[in-house]
Amino acid sequence: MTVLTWSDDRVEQLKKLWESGLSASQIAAELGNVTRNAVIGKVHRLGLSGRAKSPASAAPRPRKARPAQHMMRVARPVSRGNTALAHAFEVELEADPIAFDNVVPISQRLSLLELNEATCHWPIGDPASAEFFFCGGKALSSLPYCAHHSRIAYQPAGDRRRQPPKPAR
DNA sequence: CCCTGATTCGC
DNA sequence: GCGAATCAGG
Repeated sequence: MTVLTWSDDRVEQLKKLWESGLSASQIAAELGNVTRNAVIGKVHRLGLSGRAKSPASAAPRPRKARPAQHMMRVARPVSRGNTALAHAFEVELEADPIAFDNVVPISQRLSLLELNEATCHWPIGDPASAEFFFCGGKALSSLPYCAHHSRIAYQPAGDRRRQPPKPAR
């Protein structure tokens, strides 16, 4: 049942994952049966190429000059990732507890028992602390995290990296 | 060298 | 329309 075309289903998933910030190769692995090139190609055809793109990619090509492409930089929080686990390995930075996670609205914060499939499971803070809570944001379908934390959670795709067949041409 | 996205172009 | 090949940058 190999699908040769992009079903609405897969396109939808593609959009969701792409907009959540996953890399093309990650999305490709997620969807299966497609290469990252296919994903990128589709993304462009859909016209949702630019998000917080890396300025690097916008480069002058010798083949066909491309007009201006505005580079945008997105400010990154100094602290990223699972701060809960971070505490286990490094001394707390009391001077700088300000991370993106602290921006999670209090009204949205959830305890363990309040989590469900529709809420973001991203742990925030020290699990041993009373301050500990889960993000609780709106989880992406089929993912345990909100768009922001999916981006972080899926960051390392160290394995499952496909090697494109490169004989000769 | 690993990765990233962007673009081109034959199919 | 599709995506491999290629490119260019981090």
